[in-house]
Amino acid sequence: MATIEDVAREAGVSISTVSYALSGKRSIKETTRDRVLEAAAKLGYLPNASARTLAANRSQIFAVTAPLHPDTDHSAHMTFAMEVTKAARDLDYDTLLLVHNDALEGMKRSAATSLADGIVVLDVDAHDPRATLARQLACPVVFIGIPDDTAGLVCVDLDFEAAAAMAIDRLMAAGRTRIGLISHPEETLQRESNFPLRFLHGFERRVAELGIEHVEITPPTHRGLEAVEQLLETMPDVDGLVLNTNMDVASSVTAALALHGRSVPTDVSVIAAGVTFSTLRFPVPLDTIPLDAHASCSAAVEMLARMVETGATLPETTLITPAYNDHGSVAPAYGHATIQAR
Amino acid sequence: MATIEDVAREAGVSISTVSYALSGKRSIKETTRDRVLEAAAKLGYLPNASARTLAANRSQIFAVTAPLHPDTDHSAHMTFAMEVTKAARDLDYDTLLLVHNDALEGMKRSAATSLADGIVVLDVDAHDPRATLARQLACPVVFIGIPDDTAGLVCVDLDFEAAAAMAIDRLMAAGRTRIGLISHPEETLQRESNFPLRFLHGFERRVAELGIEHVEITPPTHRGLEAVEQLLETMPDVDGLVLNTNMDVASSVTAALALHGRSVPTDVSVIAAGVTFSTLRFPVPLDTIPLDAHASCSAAVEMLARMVETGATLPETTLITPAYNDHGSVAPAYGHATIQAR
DNA sequence: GAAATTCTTCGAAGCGCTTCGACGATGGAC
DNA sequence: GTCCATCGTCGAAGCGCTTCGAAGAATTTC
Repeated sequence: MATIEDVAREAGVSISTVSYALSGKRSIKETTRDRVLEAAAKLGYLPNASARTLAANRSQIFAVTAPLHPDTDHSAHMTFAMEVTKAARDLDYDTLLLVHNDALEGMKRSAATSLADGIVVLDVDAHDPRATLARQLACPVVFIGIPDDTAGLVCVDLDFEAAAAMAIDRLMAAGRTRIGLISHPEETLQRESNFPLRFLHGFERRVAELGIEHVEITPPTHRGLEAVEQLLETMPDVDGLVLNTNMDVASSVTAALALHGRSVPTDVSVIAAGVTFSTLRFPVPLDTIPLDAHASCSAAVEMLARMVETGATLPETTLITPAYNDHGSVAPAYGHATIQAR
Repeated sequence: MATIEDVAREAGVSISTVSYALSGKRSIKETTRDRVLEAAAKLGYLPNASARTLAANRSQIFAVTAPLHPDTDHSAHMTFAMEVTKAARDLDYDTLLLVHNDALEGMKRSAATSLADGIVVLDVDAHDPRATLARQLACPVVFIGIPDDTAGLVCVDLDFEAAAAMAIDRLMAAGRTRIGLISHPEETLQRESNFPLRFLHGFERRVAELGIEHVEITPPTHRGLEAVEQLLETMPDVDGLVLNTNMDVASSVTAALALHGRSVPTDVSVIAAGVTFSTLRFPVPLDTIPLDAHASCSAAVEMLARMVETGATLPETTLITPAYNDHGSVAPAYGHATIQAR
């Protein structure tokens, strides 16, 4: 491992000149800089991480706490962890993985030892103990997800309320006026993250604003068939359906509707909103308003970097504007002229 | 952040005494040590990571390269990453996550900057470029998985050949003498990791040793039904079946057999071997010889720590002895007295 | 009781880097 | 030609820790 001293000797300059030439923090004559760069390249020099950290008081490392509950969706989880890591690399940070049973300890440790410059919190619960800890830590923390009490925290998440409204507006635009919502089971609603509730509120507010006929189903289980049957019982003439469910439910909804003589998108138009999975491999792909890991993670990491580098104090909550992916599961109602030009 | 100097002052001793009292690398009078420990606890002292790293030339960090191919099983992947992290924490190491497009660069960087003390390589391909790189790096590297050329590397994996033999022996012990193997599709066999091939070899060797009637199916697709049909065509009277497949195939095999009038375990006894998934939620749970992430990762991390700490040179390949999980999918053949006492 | 050991503790030298202050050189202003 | 700014570079002081060598105290040995 070449050191900065080797580079200085090779280039015939002092150590500090090498440092400034490489960091650009002071102006160095161009010919000198070139000589330094050349020497560094020749020796394959990379600055020692700990020495740099010690001197600059910055580790270029973010810690990521990714708890793994028994019912965690590993796939979604991995996606978020990876997206955080990628986004961090883009800003020249590495990511340290903190596992569940070590989450609190890990956060304290990485902050107290200056191991990490900042912390990203994934899979946030309504009453997340990591929120309490974050308030005490001197180290910047960003939450991907929103706990009940956001006081003093910095949180990023999809704007679930806007996503719900967007789903309704799309169905409306297609002339769908009797709209159903299949949400998460009651138990999921209570426990954990509050995003299903935020989605629900958004849905209710929008239907109220527009005065739309609607019905909400919070099925007893994670099974699509039962949810659909419950829906059709309550509202037999439903013609628009919003899904804020897991993948199992969403993937079976089309078949369940078919069993009862309804086809997608003609009889019932369907949108899956606030979901992490892709519907492209479904028998009938569904339009989605995705919970986009990339968007959330990039935003969160960028904010964290800003906090670390500028000491900025950021707003408590940042909501990400939802996007719409059209896969053909929404069609104009019979006799309805679509608003959009084709 | 309290420093070691604060602790020294608080305890009324010198800095080096604090260091030795905390590390135990030299004997310190008990009363003095107690005073130091007390002072450290009172101040909530934790040694600064980079200072410690710089001085001791050891970061207590392992890098983990976890590539994410389009066809990667996220779930299995996350499990391995998490298990590595847990095992590392048990030995007082943290883990840095290196993502795919940054794998080679990341390995170089974490080695060259002394960011990491060692590297764990996950999801190893037959011709993995990371193997080539590992040979050039001064930094210890352990592979979880086995590339074609293991020269100069340290690799850990399940003993797939032994797993295949174990499956056959179990079926034999139950009086099953006409044994089928459903393996991975041909294309998977060629590409990627060589474990399906190792499994195949183990299978072939064992059936040859025992002179058993057998048939091997490498289905054209990842579909259970077709594989079973191909199997029954070749060997209509099959009474023992070994699966070295993905979860989709394994979960549908029982139903496919039923379609052709065979029941599990009576007509055909089935074992899923070298698999990462659980069969407990299958309609009929299957006996498994698991590819145990925990076992592989602990072994790998322990070896890596040993290499880092003692500079030991370890054997190229470490094979993990397979274990057997009985879930009732193997039953004695009609008229066959089981060997084991019950 | 002096010499030889052993036990405890301390001081200081780094580890490799960043960064501040300073110094000589260069050039423009007058 | 002198005075000031500016530019380009250097030296040195840390950052907080580990660890080596050594010094003094305590204990043992004969």
